[in-house]
Amino acid sequence: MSKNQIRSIKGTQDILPAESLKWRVLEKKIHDTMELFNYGEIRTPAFEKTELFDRGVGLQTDIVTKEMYSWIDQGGESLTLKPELTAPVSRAYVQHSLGVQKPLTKLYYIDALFRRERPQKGRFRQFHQFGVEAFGSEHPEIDSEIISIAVTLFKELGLKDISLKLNSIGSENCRDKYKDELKKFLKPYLKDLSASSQKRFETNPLRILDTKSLSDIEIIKNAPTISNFWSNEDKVHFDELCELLDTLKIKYEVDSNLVRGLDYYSRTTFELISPSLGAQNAICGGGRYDKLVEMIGGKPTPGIGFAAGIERIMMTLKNYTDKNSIDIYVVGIGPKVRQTVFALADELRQSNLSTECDMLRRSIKSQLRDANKIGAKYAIIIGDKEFENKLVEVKNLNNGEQEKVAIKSIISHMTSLSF
RNA sequence: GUGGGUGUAGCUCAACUGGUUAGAGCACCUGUUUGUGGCACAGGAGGCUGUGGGUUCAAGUCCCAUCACUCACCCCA
Repeated sequence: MSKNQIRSIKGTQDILPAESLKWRVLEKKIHDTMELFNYGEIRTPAFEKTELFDRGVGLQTDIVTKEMYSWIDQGGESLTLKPELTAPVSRAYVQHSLGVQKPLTKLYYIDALFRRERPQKGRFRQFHQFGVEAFGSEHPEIDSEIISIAVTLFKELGLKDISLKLNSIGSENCRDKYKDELKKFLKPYLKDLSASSQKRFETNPLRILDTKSLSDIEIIKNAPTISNFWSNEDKVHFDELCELLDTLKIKYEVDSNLVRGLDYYSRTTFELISPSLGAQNAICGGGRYDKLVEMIGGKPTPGIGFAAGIERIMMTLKNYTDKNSIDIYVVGIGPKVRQTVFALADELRQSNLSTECDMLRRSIKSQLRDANKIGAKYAIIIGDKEFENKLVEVKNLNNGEQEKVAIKSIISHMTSLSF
């Protein structure tokens, strides 16, 4: 490694051809699934006004306080590379008045996001999410559809050992009441809590429920449960959602400690967990955000969605071993036939046959070796002899059989073969 | 931001307690067949041992720093 070599930014990665094939398989599955559920794809800009995230995600969240790539542009405006997509998608929903055209708007995206965190397994500074957002319904039917999409997709992908955790953090005012009660309960234990939980006691007490400290977990066991603070409507909403999931035969585990980190969540929260991912085992997380649209200046509109980490999904998928193969390799021998080789390769491609030929002026042997290596099914060999006689050699590289074909009928001959 | 682990060829890894010219497999290139791939065999190319200091007669090996990668914490997908 030379010392003046320029390397990629920490936490970013190049997706090389061997790997990108796998990405395309996944992306296609996603597009197909979303078509089944009748969601439209949305693509938003890579950067937004910083204010969108301040208001949408929440000023005291980790994302906004320490993870955003922000800068002041030449016009004096603070801009930010998007660290999540619910806020930008909601912004687009409001900006284009999508809610006016339809009572229910169903959107999805596959996109790159940026967060300045220390990379580790399943965590990157530029990473990708597949996400779904539905605006306009507060009813549990849409909650169950959203969850069903995630479950369906992961089933499609053949992922096993994925478990669904479900909770409701209630609507806003009951959550405030719960927060107070939780703090009241925790106060006597405050000095026994882990350092990070002590900090969260002030900033975001709900997150203490999510702690990994074993001693904290002991204390929390006896803490009040949020379900006791639900309003009657919250309870009905949650119960109906559970019934719908039962109808769809979707298995879930109610986890009253499942609290999502971003400010905009209310009521339903859920997470899909894969045990094979190490510490970052959440493959998909989502929930309801009934206040978000008005927080960013739209008319009050309920919404729900999820985001799934593409890289994390990718890690749980088996590697695809299919090496890409091509149909034909045109082998040329000597300088006289170079133009013929190029013209023929071009015609074959126009006939929709994937074709390769030598660019390095290599020997016939090297060219055939290369043809074999890249998995060509046929080789067409043209040398001086063939050039003179207007006959080319067509070699089947699977069985080694070789035949002479008149050059003027080579295209129709090749297109008639089965690949 | 904090802590642990690891840095030797493109990749995966060797090199006994410091000791001559740092090796192997895979991959790559060329030949064995001067116009025919795979298999086999033969050969070749490819390294400032991450970088910079230090200890020593002698450092890939020990010490310090630094950078990178990696795992974990915080938090999240």
